[in-house]
Amino acid sequence: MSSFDEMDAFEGASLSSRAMAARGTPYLDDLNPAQRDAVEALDGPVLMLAGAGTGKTKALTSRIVHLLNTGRARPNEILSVTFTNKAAREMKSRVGRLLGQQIEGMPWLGTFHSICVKLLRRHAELVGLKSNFTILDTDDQLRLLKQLVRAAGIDDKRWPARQLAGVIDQWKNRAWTPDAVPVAEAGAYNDRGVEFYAQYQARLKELNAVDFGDLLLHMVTIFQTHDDVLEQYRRWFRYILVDEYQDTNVAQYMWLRLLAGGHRNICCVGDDDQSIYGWRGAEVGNILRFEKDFPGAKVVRLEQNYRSTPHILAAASGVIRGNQGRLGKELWTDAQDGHKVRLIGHWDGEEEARWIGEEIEAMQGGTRGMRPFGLDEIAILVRASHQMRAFEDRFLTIGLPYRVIGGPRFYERMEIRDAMAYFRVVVSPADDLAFERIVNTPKRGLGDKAIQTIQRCARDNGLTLVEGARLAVEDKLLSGKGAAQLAFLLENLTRWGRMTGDADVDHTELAGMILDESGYTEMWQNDKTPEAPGRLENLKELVNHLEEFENLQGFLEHVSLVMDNESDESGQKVSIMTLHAAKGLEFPAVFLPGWEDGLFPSQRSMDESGLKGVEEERRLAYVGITRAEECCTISFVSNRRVFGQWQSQMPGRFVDELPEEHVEVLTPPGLYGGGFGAAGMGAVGSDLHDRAAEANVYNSPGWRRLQARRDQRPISQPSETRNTVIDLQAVSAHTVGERVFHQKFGYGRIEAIEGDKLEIAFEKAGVKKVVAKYVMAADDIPF
DNA sequence: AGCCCTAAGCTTTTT
DNA sequence: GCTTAGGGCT
Repeated sequence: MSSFDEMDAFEGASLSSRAMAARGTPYLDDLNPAQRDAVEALDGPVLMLAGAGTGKTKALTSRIVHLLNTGRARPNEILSVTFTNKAAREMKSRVGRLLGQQIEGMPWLGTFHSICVKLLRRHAELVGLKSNFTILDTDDQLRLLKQLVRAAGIDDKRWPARQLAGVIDQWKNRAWTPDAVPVAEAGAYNDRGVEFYAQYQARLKELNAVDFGDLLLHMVTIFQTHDDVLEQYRRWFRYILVDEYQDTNVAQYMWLRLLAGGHRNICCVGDDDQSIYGWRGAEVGNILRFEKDFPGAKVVRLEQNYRSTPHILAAASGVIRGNQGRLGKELWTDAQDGHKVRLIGHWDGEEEARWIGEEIEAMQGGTRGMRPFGLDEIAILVRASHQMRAFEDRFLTIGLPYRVIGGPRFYERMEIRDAMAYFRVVVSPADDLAFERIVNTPKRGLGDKAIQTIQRCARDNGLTLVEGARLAVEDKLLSGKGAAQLAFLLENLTRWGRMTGDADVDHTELAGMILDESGYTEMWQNDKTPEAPGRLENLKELVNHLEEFENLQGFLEHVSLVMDNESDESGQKVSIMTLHAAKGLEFPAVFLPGWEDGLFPSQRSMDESGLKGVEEERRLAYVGITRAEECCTISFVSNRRVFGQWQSQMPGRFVDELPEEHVEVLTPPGLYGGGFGAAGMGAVGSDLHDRAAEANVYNSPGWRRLQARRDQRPISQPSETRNTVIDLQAVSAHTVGERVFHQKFGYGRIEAIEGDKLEIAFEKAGVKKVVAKYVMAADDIPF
């Protein structure tokens, strides 16, 4: 199947290198000396240290074009790896633009994982798999592990499968197969980690499945044990380029080193100061030791920044200077002037959100000597996603348009995974995990007992679950409604399976048919929860996506790796996202809220990884500041609710590390004239760099008394908005059926009340869940 | 088999 | 404080 189509890429070069060489090199004139240096050093190992905003992608894509242009390689002989599909897409389109033509043949420009899938499908048998193996996502992985753990009679309450999954992941990140896990790790998961790891791998092989980590691990194993295969690819991939090298884990690093081992034509681009994925196995060490691994490597530093103003760069540099063991880079810019980084403290998270909301509204018209900013030029970058809610709540009330970037991905949604499971079982009836997922979805009267019977039946006879289920039906091991429905499902599965091979049946139609005839669509149509319409919408979208693929198999192969959540909603909106999600992006104005000890830097990071953890957090701070082009506003609060408990917060250490001369301390207008806030603000305004003084304020008896009082009832700062809302709420407790008004969604009728959340059918905006205090009875509207 | 209640947990996230 | 998963109950 398609694994062989893919290999065509090896054969036909779609672009004649001679034709390319005939053209000039205008793309080189566009580069600064450092970039040009990096682009022109085509042979041998090159490490490109590219600071934030220094034109890294430009250099990388120019390098590809230069390789083609000088005739050193054909498009299909260049291996370029990225971490995300988005980055891969971006590179592809930029290479195309530089060449001035669409290139069909850059088959090896992609993510580590997508490239490994291609390779592994070709060589699957070398690790005991068939080339049509399925790729499990983390959910499948977890369910599988849970089964193993329970089968071993282990209390999965005390030893959560989740923890085991984490351990195995880390081992795979380090390219350790079960027999290669070092003795020092033997204590993992109650001394039985290695044992379960081995079992898990065996089970995956039985299922003809791999998890994400396996894609890399298996390829490393194959390269290590089959010289002929490795040699073949060393010849094919004449030049290797790696983006975001600081994010590679050990397995990826070994994979690269094996492939580059012959010709050593490898160019790694990265920034040690932007390594923020250590917690999921990335090794900054990989970039720090590049010169040792590739002696004679040329190291090029891109330090001229085209993004930010001098103050912003200086602030970022000031913070990152606190890290040990950097490769050392100092960003500079030709840009003049600009605003200092702004720093402001607030009473609590809500106050912070309110201030930022007001500031954004003011910024649209131009404020504090700055130019007007459009909403889509503004981003709020948070450390942890739970910080987002305060902003969403606030922006919803004041009607400020925003978009949240990140969040649950399309293919992680329940309905999408269910639908995919149906497709999986139809395409490969041996997919036990998928069958398990859908056998009783929608409800077919098959409970735990029935499923156990099927499993026993399958295991005892060495059958797959589908076959086992069929046997169980034939042998009348199941009774009543469940048995009849199961028989019907099995019949359907067989029928649909036949249709996948039928050229007359369009696969898009087939997909729709599967969802309809299985009763899955109906299940959501009958569902009265407010999410149901959205889920049906998603299912429709899924089926639409199918059109882009040849058949169901093709779709399933790609979807787990490639389908992402690009929301195409456009328009003027403020972006809200995590700092991690912001890497690689830039915005004219950036807000960085929540710079408090324990939140940012995160307590857990410091507890688990000590100094290393703090350093990674510091890099995150660096990433955050360097996202800003013109205006960067950092804030922290005195009080924050952490897991429901009110806690007094100290400004995080990175606040102190901001170089004073590049910072302007703002005081929110009209607040803190006195009262509780004044203590906190005093510390901020006057003694920013004197932690002792701050500590005194926060530890004073008065402060602690205040804390004690606040624990009973959080004190709200008086504010006009809030008073209005509270008053209205006092006079109108809501009732179902009541006609109400919401500032953003307009008029609607209350459908249901759940605690302080109301489900409202709005006349224009549809059914939404809204917090009660943002809604007023239509009759009470004061105008 | 389905509903309700309690308990635990709880960054960051790609593939 | 909020969500979610699993156990226990009907």
